[in-house]
Amino acid sequence: MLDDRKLAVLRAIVEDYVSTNEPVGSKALAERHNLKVSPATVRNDMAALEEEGYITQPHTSAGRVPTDKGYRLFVDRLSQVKPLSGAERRAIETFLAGAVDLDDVVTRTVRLLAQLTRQVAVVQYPTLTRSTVRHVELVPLTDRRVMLVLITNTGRVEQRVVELPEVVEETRIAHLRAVLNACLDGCGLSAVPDLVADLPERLPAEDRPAVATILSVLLETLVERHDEKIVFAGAANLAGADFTTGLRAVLEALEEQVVLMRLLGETSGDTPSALTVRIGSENPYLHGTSIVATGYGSGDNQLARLGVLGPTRMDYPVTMGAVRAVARYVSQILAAS
Amino acid sequence: MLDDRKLAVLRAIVEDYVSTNEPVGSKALAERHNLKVSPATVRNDMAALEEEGYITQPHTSAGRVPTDKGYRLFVDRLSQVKPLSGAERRAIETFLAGAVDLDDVVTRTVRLLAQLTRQVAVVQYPTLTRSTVRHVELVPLTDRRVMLVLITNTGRVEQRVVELPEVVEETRIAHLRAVLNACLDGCGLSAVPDLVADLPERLPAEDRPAVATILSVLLETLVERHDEKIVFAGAANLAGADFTTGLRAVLEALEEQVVLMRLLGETSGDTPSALTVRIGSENPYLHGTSIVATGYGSGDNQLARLGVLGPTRMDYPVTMGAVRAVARYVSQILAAS
DNA sequence: GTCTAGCACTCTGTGTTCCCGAGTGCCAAG
DNA sequence: CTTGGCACTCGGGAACACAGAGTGCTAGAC
Repeated sequence: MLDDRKLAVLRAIVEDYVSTNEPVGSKALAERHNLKVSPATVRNDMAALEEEGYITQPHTSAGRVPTDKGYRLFVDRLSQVKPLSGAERRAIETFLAGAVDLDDVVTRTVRLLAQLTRQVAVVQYPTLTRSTVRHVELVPLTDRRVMLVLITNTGRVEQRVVELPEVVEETRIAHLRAVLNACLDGCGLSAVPDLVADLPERLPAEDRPAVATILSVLLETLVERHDEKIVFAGAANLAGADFTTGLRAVLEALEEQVVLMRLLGETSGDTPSALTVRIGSENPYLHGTSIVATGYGSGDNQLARLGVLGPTRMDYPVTMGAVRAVARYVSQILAAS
Repeated sequence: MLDDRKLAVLRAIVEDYVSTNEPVGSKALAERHNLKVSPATVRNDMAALEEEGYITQPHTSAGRVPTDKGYRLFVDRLSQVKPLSGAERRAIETFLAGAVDLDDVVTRTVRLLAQLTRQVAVVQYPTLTRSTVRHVELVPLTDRRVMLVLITNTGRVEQRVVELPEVVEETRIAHLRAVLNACLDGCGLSAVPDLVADLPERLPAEDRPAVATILSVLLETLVERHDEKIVFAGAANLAGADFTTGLRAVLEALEEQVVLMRLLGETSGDTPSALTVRIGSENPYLHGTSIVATGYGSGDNQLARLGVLGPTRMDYPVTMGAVRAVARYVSQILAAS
């Protein structure tokens, strides 16, 4: 049905349209890409492509524009991820290497990605699930309040103020801290609920109410903070682009953690580190935008996702190359720390 | 020079223009606001106001539009801050009360403010300067690495990974932690540099390289993280507005901490909690936008600033009311924790 | 002296018409 | 199957006219 030349025509249409932002006609096509055939022939092919739904014309007698289905075919079969230049690679490396803590890594990553792709970059904080407890700290604030600080091996720090049901002396707090650390140090976060289940029973009765309160906050922290936090950068890159769904809708989605989460997508079971591309109407909520995302994290333990959001009319090969490269470097950095 | 009626005309022009976004003419003015005079008289007053530079006309024979100078006069002398409704107050209270930690307070505040004003809200993290050390924690990561965690009384947590110049045993780390806490607990952050100055000398010579490294990171943290962090929300509210300087420039400024910092402005020495309003060209960098900001923090010790950024054509009384109210509530919350 | 009414003038924005050109689809010939 | 030719169709820009809103000015009223 679709012979090689028709595919070549589709590829040419996508490339031209992406770079010029104007419907591309048969004549210009035959000229720019040396297809060795006449415009008339190209027209026939275009008619076939349109018949199949890969391209469409905005109005009679305008050039053709790829449809979502056309972009999909282009991404799947007609293009290959474009590797970054050496200079870009070095820039990434030095820029990320300067990060001082996890927050900084994430912030730098998202900015880097935004600048590299000239789109909006989105980075999910590494999830806690597979990380392990490095340290638990209880800091007395007043006699009825302590601050619970949880430090993980990925360098993430969670903090919560706990209101105690009764006054607890500092020495007992200190003891509790020692017990907690003895119990949890080095354990995977997912194991924490089981490990602390019988903790109250192993302590003096008088401590139990306080311990129960602290533990409930601890568990809450594990569940709630799971992998909710997402940041973005590069909103300024949206200024030029035109979205069918409206700029406002895109900006709103960016500020809604939940929506952003859905857009970034779940790690696809078997190959979480594979690049995911969602084109236009394939997206939940935000039709008219495309998303290029991938998982990142050190090899075997996948941590979270990052990606780029932009207009459907984007340069997929370049964007995919940047996303993949950044994900790799960040994974390295995280593995090293 | 400017009698009462002329001022009333200016006020009416500002109010009408803000609500309609269209140049306002003499006839409509005389009708809507019952000025008890004819359009012709209004025209004379308008001519005077234009002469003085308070209003201008986009082109001959269009209505008048306030200039920056006009808005300035309006804000300073013709309007009064509009208090929030009871429902709004209650909404703020309950929404902010649910915050679990400092991050959460800031995040909730910025979203609240954005929603309330339908503009872009900007909140600076409470500065460390006047807060005190609650606890210093050293967590061994590997034998050459420790994580330094600094917890302040405002609930802020700073973390840094420190590379040690040599292997240090855990027991010595623990000892060092005890010394650090004994030395710093409860002290103002600004006093820290002095307090730790002679610390290396008071410890065994073998520990000194490690201590020096850790202290230098600690001091670095104090200086660098000072009050740099700023967050914003409500970028979606920019979608409709038109900025003379261009949407892109505004979005770029929002993502540049430094610029944002400058825009939010320094606390004006004597009355830091006063509302600051910068109108249009009074702004550094971002002409064509206005900023309503104020300091917040508990009474005597001023912590940081928050505010709202929007088009020059904004409803100042309402915006000022919202900013002031939110600042007060946040100050309360922070004082209580 | 201040306000008002009337009037001529000046624009902008909108709707209409017209035309050019890019691009198409189809057909017949190579 | 490809190509050249040809008639057809729209979109978009230029030219134009026109209504409407708003102004400035001047002369008269209070």
